[in-house]
Amino acid sequence: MPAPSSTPDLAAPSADPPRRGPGRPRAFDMDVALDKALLVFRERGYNATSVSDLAEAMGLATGSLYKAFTDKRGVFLAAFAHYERRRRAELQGLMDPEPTGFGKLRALLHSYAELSHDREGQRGCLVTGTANELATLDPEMAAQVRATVARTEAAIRDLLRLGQVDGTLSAALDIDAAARLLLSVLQGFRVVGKLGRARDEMVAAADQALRLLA
Amino acid sequence: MPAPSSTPDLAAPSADPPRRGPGRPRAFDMDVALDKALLVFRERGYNATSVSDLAEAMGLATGSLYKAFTDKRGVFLAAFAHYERRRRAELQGLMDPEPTGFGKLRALLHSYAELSHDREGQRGCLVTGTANELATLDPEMAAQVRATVARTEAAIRDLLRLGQVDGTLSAALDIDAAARLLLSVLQGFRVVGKLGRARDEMVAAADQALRLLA
DNA sequence: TTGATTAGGAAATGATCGTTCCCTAATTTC
DNA sequence: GAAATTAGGGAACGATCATTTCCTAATCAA
Repeated sequence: MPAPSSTPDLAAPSADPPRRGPGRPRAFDMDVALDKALLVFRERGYNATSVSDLAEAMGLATGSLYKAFTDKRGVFLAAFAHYERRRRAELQGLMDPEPTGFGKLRALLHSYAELSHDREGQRGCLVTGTANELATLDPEMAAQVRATVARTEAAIRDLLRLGQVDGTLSAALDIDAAARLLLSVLQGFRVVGKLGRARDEMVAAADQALRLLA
Repeated sequence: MPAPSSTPDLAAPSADPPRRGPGRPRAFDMDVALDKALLVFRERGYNATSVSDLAEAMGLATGSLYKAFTDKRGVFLAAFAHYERRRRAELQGLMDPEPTGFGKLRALLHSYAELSHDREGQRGCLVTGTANELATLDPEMAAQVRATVARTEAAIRDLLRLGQVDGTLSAALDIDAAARLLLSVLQGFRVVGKLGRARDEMVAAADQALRLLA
């Protein structure tokens, strides 16, 4: 059981300029290290990942790891923030070029379908996995997941509204209910993808959803 | 419907008559014990559940637990089979009285919505949770989950076909894709329910899905 | 009644876990 | 330069984990 330590402030690796204070400079690239940690956490989940697993994957000694992240939990929280940042940017990049609500929704569903098949699908989603594994065990991590999921749900609502205004999505949709339903579809894709589906299967499911909503 | 599933050997507690062999008879009720184990595994997942957690919840000493189940893994596999048996019977009871494909589908979606809110939702689903936690780590457990999910998916296909025949579901549905989509919705409900949604929210999402499919 | 057999349970075991210690290395500040 | 400060890393520590051992209790077959 994880001790309820407060969130470390280490979650701004790539944002601000590389101002350097006193002391020996960090020898590893934080973004690269978090990418490695991310993979381990996605594949094994939080509890099945040992600090040795992390240290090995990140190329750090355990001592250095604790110096940089205070905790196993600290590594996880940093990796989670890193994952959400990356994923949000990726989705934004896919949806922004689409002018219509339907187009944005298609980009969203297809992106999840693409992440939910074969090897990448089996690697899983850190948000989905954490919701399942830690929602009832770690209130602070649960709050993180809830916030992330709430943002996604709100984005889907915006997108549905846009689609109704531009006429590319059915006017009969109950926005709130449909957004929650679509959120469930996305999370469900990630769960089903964990079991190893083919690309065609997932894309066809996404396309079926799109046909129902147009 | 696939009639006799090939359940593992440890999983026949309540099926056959209580034939008693030699030796001291078991002092605890297997079904009750597995119900308790189930709750712990659903709330904590496999890895975060210790054998002490199980022993305490089931009212057994660790030695007795190992005598009866050989392993922590053995307890889990038995609990998993127990869960699937219970859940399948429950769903059958809800769907059988419904004459139409739409009615059966409504019963299915509503049942998942009812399991995915508030406290019960936070307890989570053993199938969903295991898919997330163990699909990439334990091939045998992964096979169990895959088999369970495949049965559910096949049942959904049957139900969609029935609905198309009796005219209560849209004839435009691609059965395979729609079944996979609905499977994802069910799994997604369980994930979203882990984060603690209200009953109304989940039922409204289910009803929105039903409206799209009619 | 006796022997075989199985269940119940407390205590011990060895491994692994997360974490800390402590020393060395590299940098900024003065 | 020296002092202060931070990073890197290997070894050690206590706790907890899954599992085994060993003894007692209860049943069946004879």
